[in-house]
Order: sequence, then structure tokens, then C-alpha cells
Amino acid sequence: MIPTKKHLERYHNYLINLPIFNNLNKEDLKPLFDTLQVRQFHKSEVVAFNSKEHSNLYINFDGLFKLTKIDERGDEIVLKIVDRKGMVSPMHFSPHYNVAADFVKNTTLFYFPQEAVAKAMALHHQFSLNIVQFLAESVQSLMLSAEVLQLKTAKEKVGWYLVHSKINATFTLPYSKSLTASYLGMQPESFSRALSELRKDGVILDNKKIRLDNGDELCTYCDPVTGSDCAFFKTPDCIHD
Amino acid sequence: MIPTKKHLERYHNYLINLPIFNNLNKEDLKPLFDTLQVRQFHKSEVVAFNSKEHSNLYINFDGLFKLTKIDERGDEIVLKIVDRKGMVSPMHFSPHYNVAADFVKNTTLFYFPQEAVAKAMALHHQFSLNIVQFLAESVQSLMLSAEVLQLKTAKEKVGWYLVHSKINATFTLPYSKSLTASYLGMQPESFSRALSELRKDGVILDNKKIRLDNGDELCTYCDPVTGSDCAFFKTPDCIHD
DNA sequence: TGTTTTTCTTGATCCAAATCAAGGGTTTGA
DNA sequence: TCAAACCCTTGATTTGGATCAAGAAAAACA
Repeated sequence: MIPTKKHLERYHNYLINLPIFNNLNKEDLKPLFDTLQVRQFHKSEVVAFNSKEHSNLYINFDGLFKLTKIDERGDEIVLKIVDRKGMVSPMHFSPHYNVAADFVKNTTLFYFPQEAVAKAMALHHQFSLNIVQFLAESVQSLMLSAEVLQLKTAKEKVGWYLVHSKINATFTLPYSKSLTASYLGMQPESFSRALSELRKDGVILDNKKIRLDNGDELCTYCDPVTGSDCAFFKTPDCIHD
Repeated sequence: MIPTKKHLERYHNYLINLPIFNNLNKEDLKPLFDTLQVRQFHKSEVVAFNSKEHSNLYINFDGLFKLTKIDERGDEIVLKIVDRKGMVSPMHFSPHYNVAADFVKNTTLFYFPQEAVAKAMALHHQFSLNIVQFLAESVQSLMLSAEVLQLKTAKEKVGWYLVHSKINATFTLPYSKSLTASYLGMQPESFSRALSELRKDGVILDNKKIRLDNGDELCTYCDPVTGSDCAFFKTPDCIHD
């Protein structure tokens, strides 16, 4: 899809505000933005997202997809859920690593080819720093998931996910229950059972809205990285001191 | 510990050959190398490796340690095993993320403070690229572990780990069985039972040396990223086409 | 060299979550 | 507006790996 001039102007204004372009201005980014590509994917579409054919930097403009890996048996793990403004960079993957992008909704992706990204990095040190920042956050969040997936029980996983949503997204479960379950490496049945355990403790999920009897029921499930975005972080009410 | 001049010369020659300093020369790196610090840790020592007190870039000169996360119950996950020439960069962690370095052997670490690394990145684009490369590989390897840990059975995990060792390290299990087990997110007992299953299939582990009846017994457990370093990769004998 | 300490193996038992199964809700779209 | 498709819940059953326990083997050490 070739974007029209009018669209382009709008897209550039949108892009400039993304964290990956922090502390860079429009003039600096002009050459990079000129290489912008747009592509649409539709719901339930599954695309191999390897670095061979997709050595790009993708930005989710609109829609929702998950980055997954499926094994011979058909079991899948969700490596990342990519929401609006989310990024994926197959350009940084090994040429032999095969992941799939599994589109949950109709989705519009922006992308820049690897060479254009490399050129922008060479010209603007700040952009290199932003890329480093992006990768460091990816490492961090993969380490955090490893921890959650391996050490926590079903109930703790769901509790942890809800604190996440409580703090970041105004008390709403952002995705469907089964998508969330698969992100947490569990079956929808187990997710459902964990929720009904939490319900006994005063955590009610009412049509994706989280409702709490007292307000602190989820604090037990919080971790310090997530917690640092919480209004009560390091106050006497918070478990993290 | 303050390194002597004679040592320094030797250390610099050692450092220059590490992947993180690829395509950089001694003159370029002089200012960074001048900030080199050395620190010794002894066996069984456990040190918090957060970005608050350890906002550095560490290089394992000699010894062995694991980067772990321990929860309230005392259960631990191994995020990374850091062997000689291995690197860890708490400078890239969130200030609220707490991991521990758990020293398996007496270990000597080199490190550079964050500011010195930042300065070197600003001065030498190639060094920024190397840091990006390092982080990209960390992301990749965390994604691969997530896959292995979540999707594979105990037997498959051990099989996978042995292929790894077969291909990279001349048919030897590099670490003790229990360290390997914890890296694979399983108990030593399960590791042992998985090994005896594999033994039935012709995979014998004789004093950490891997011996195979036919030679291809482990190919079932191989993945394409690991496989790309195998001599038989993409030949008719290889399962990856 | 023999003794102590640590690591590894094997067996018995247990448990959390997966799987299987079926009914109830909710969304989609003809 | 109603049926089909999909998602969610609840119950019964299974199961892979954890845990507990105790002995065997190997490594460390004096």
C-alpha cells in the first residue's frame, strides 16, 4: 500500500512521538521517514516473521497481534503481545530463528527497512541510544516473563497480570481471557479457575473491568518493576520498600 | 583490586579480541580501557546485581557464575549462565529489577562503568553497533529459552541441551548436572531420569563426555538456530531443510 | 590414602495444571 | 432476529514432573 501525501504528513506526526524517536526532530528523521512502508494484515492471518524476509523494524499503527513460536506438536508460546505503538524488530533476529506474527485483529503495520534504520543510527547517535533502550527493555521484559512463567502458580500468574493491567491500563483487562492465558503460558480453563480463586479474595473481573473490594487485594502479586509505575509505590501501603 | 601495569597490558590484549570490541582498535579503546576495574568473587558468594549499585558492563575473565532470580518461597530461576568471556550488563536493567549473581566457582570479573561505556558509544559508532548486537543476542537467547522451557518435555529439554553441547563444545557437558538442570528449569532428579531415558535411545553421558551409538540420535532435539553451527546443517542428514 | 562432603541416581508418593467433556454465554453476521 | 460460531466456565480424570527419602558414586580435602 502506497500512502498518499496527506496521509504521510499525518503518519510522520504520529511517529515522531514514539519513544523510539525520543529527542530526535523531524529534519533528522526525514530520510528515515521517507523509507516508510505500510502494510495491512487481516484478523487470523499468520505470517512468518523471520529476519530473512522481514529484516525490518515494525511499528503497530493500529490493531493487535502476537509474536508466537509453534512447535511440531502444535503447542504455541506467546513471546510478545504487540499492541498499538508496540514494536518488533526481526532485523535483530538470527537468520535461522523462525517466529510467527499471529494477527488477533485487522492490523496496520508501519515498517522501515534494516538499511534505512542502520543509516539513521549512523547519522544520529541518539537514535542508536533509543534502539539500545528498546532492546534493553525487551531483554528486561523477557527476563520478567521467564520469572513469572517458571516460578509462579496459576493464581499468582493471573494476579500478577491483573496488577499489571491495574497499574498501566486503568483497571481493564486489555485482551481476551484466552489470549491473556496463552501469554501466561496456561490453558484457558486454568485461567478461569484462577480467576474464581481470586474472586473469593475480593478481586472481581466484571466484563474485563477489574473491581476490588478493598483496593489492595492485588498488591501481593505485584513486582517492583511493575510497581514502580504504581501511585502507591514505596508508600507505607506498598509491599516494596 | 588495582591491576598492575604489566597485568594491564595483558588484560588489554585479552579484551581486544572479545566480540564486543569487534572492528575497534586499541587506540580507539584506550580511554575506555583506562577505566577498567577488576573484582574477585569467591565460590558460593551471592551478590545482588541490580543497576543501582552495579550499573556497569561486566565481563567474565575467569570463573563461572549464574544470573538468577529468587522468589519469596526460595525457588530460583537461572536467567543466564555466564562462562568465561561471557558478559552481563546491569547498566541496561531497570533500576527496580533485582537479580543476583551466584558464583559457582571463584571468579574474576572485569568491568567498565556505565559512563565510560556511554562515552565510548558516543565516540565510536562501531561500539554502539556491538552493544546493539550483544543485546539482540540476549533477546534471541531469552526467546529461545522461553520456548525450550515452556514447550519441551523433560527428555526434550535434556536432549536439546546436549545437542547444544555437542555442536558448540566438542561433545562435553560444560557444567555440572544440577546446574544444567536448573538452567533447564527442572529438578536434578528429573534431569537424571531424562538422561536414563536418552540412554535407552543410544545417548550415553560418560563422565560429562557425550557418546552416541549412531551419531544422529540427538538430531531430533536440535533447533535451527543451534543447528546452523552444525557441520551437517542443511545436508540430507539434517532435519532442517 | 582414607575420610568427609557434595553430587547423582533410583524408588515411592503426591500434586498442580493439562486434558477431556459438556453446558452456558456472548458475539457475529446472514 | 435468529442461528452459527466462538469464548468462557465448571466438573471429572489424567499425568508429568516435583517432592520426599535413602543409598551410591564422585569429588574435595586433609
